Amino acid sequence: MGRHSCPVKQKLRKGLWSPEEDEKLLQYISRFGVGCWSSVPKHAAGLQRCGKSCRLRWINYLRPDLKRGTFSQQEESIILDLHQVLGNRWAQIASQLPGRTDNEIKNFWNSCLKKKLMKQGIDPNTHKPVSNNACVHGKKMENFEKDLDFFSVNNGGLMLSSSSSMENGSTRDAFLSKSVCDPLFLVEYQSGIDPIGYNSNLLAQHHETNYETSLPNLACLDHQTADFSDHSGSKMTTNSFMINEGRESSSTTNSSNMNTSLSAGFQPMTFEGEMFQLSGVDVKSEQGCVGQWQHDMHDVQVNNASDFSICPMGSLPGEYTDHVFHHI
DNA sequence: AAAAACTGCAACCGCCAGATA
DNA sequence: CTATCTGGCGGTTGCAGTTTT
Repeated sequence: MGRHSCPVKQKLRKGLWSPEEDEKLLQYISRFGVGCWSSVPKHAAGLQRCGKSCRLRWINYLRPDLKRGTFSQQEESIILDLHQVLGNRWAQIASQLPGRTDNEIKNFWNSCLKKKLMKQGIDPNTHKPVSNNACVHGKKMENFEKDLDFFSVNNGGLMLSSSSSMENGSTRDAFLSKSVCDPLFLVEYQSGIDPIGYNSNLLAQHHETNYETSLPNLACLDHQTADFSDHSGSKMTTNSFMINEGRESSSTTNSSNMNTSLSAGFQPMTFEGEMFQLSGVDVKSEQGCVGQWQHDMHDVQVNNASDFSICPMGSLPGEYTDHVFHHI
């Protein structure tokens, strides 16, 4: 029995919630707000449910911002992409899909997407063709990091890009395998969580309007180190960065979740299109705007930039300074 | 028409980590 | 430092509705 099981002192109901119970919980929440679930049974008159059950009911059903209904094609592909990187981290996946709960996504995955992939001969755990799985496991973490040439941010989802050292697919395999198996994988995807349980990052916001122009979730690369290479595959050892998570500054909108700046000490460099597929993003240094990513743009040259930020297009220089890339 | 099998989904269980006493 | 509480998470279960036999 887990420590967190519902207490049995009081006779508490289990099973499906009745409309009356929903009403009582809603009344409680409208009066006391969300939080301190353990006190709900005390304060919500006549509601004989444990706090944990109340929390779940609120998050999965009563919350006003839930979308419900069938998943769109777009949502489906987001889930597939994210699952490829994150594995069964449903809460983190849900944080990228506004209005969807982890439970909902988990159910959708287990009842639908998993079968779909298997039908296509793809292993739902590795996202690889079923016959190709054997070599993946057992590759050491150090090797991944060594071999990991760069990340690609594509449609808001983290992807590995192909490069010379990935030609045989081993690094990618290892990466994907690791992401599924290791709960402390080097990429932390989530950038922030709002008080009602999921974040309000840019992907979420732009998703509703124009997915193609959403900013990459660079915040997800926080506290991690990665080696980058140029497009030809030769290693650019001077271009390794520590990418730190930023915090939303009070003067900016939610989009500051995505602010990123790179700090001193690296050579002028080119970000290849396959590395970051960004759009609607300005690249600013202290000198002002030094570049701009547009949809399908392949190269952005950043010259003499000792410090620059990746910001929403049209924002002011220096407005976004939250995320700092440290050259190692 | 009835029983069996299947499916989707809401809810529960047990573990973990962080906060607090 | 330890014990306890609490929120959060992923895995699993069980029920109700639907489809198939």
